[in-house]
Amino acid sequence: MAEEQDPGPVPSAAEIAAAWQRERPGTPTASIEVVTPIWRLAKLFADDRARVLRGAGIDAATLDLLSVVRRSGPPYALSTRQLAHRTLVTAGAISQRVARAEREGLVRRTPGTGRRSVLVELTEEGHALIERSVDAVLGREATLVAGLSPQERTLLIGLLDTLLTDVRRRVSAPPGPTAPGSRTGP
Amino acid sequence: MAEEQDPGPVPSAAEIAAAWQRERPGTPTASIEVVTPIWRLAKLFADDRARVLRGAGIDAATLDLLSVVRRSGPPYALSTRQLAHRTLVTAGAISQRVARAEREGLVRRTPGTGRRSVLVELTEEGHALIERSVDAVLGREATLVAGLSPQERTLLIGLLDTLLTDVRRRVSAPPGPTAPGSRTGP
DNA sequence: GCTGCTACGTTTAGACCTAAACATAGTCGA
DNA sequence: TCGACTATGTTTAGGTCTAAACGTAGCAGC
Repeated sequence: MAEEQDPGPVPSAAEIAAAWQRERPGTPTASIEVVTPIWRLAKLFADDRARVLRGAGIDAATLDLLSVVRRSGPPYALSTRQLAHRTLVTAGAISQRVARAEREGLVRRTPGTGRRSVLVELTEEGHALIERSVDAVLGREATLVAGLSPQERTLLIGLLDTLLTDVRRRVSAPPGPTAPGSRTGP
Repeated sequence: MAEEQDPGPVPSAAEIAAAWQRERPGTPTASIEVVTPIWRLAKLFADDRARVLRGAGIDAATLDLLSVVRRSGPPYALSTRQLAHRTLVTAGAISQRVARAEREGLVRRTPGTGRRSVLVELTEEGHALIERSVDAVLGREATLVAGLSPQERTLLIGLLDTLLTDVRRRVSAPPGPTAPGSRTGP
């Protein structure tokens, strides 16, 4: 072996807050222990999902697209606008996602009835692919969160819901999509 | 006005799970109500932070970089390897982030003492910028999570920590960085 | 019938990231 | 000392996203 290898564990949220207090007493670190674990969990879930999907021949963006259409029920068709709204990305991103999925034969664009809107609808192949993928992804995620007891689970869901409602209300700016990537926080 | 405007609220995690059960009875939806709010909160926090930082003339990636170095304490210098480890991104991303920050005069690359490693250290200007930005970002985030009572806050932090530890243990694959973007889930 | 107005979808430019290929430099054993 | 190996950091290719500019298409008032 060469030399200094293991950089040790990634500092916990509590350690990050403590470091700021040590370096800059008075820094408002109250939010760190809430926000940081949420980011890290989101990243762990996203990374793990990407790994699971890689084997299934589909990526997370396409899974999102097909999922939303599939669970909207028959006739398995939504407008671009609805897709953008429900997947929390911009209309431009949807346009590109649909183009990719269309190129792979997973969806079909049809003119919306009487409107100028465009309906995105599942092809036979797209329907089959999402049917195959959903159970794999959700089953895997179920095992990831299986460590929580039923009580803990219920409690956590309630608290997350409270926080989500609250943050949504306080974020004045349009809830549209903005920042990419994952962050580790200050 | 033209026509159909408001596409309604984004479906809640509970509604998404219910939709799957309606469309595909037996789908393992147990994880949705835990994972989805975590992703949405992460996205809300990231978007809001991006907006706050836009006014401060710095982006989230650079804030991450400067923050990690700043809170490591004197002499405010870390190796590329440590930076990659602590910010949860690849070494290539760090290389690019450092290059950008260096171009803006916020950091300086110096050869590590006796090692072949490269130390990234804050310049006067970088130090001043992070000093100005941290309070703004953390202060803003403190108000976002201020809706939780002290009891709720403590409870939530504990549950998130439990879940994080648990998920980390179950994710067998290397915890390295992989998936970009934010997802809304199946 | 025109003329603005608004909503919607697509296209383009630019930003950032991952993965993988490279380039280097210490380390260790024969 | 030589050579394989390992750790580090940088570069490059490719991908996805946002933001903003465009292009249309219905609608409303005159």
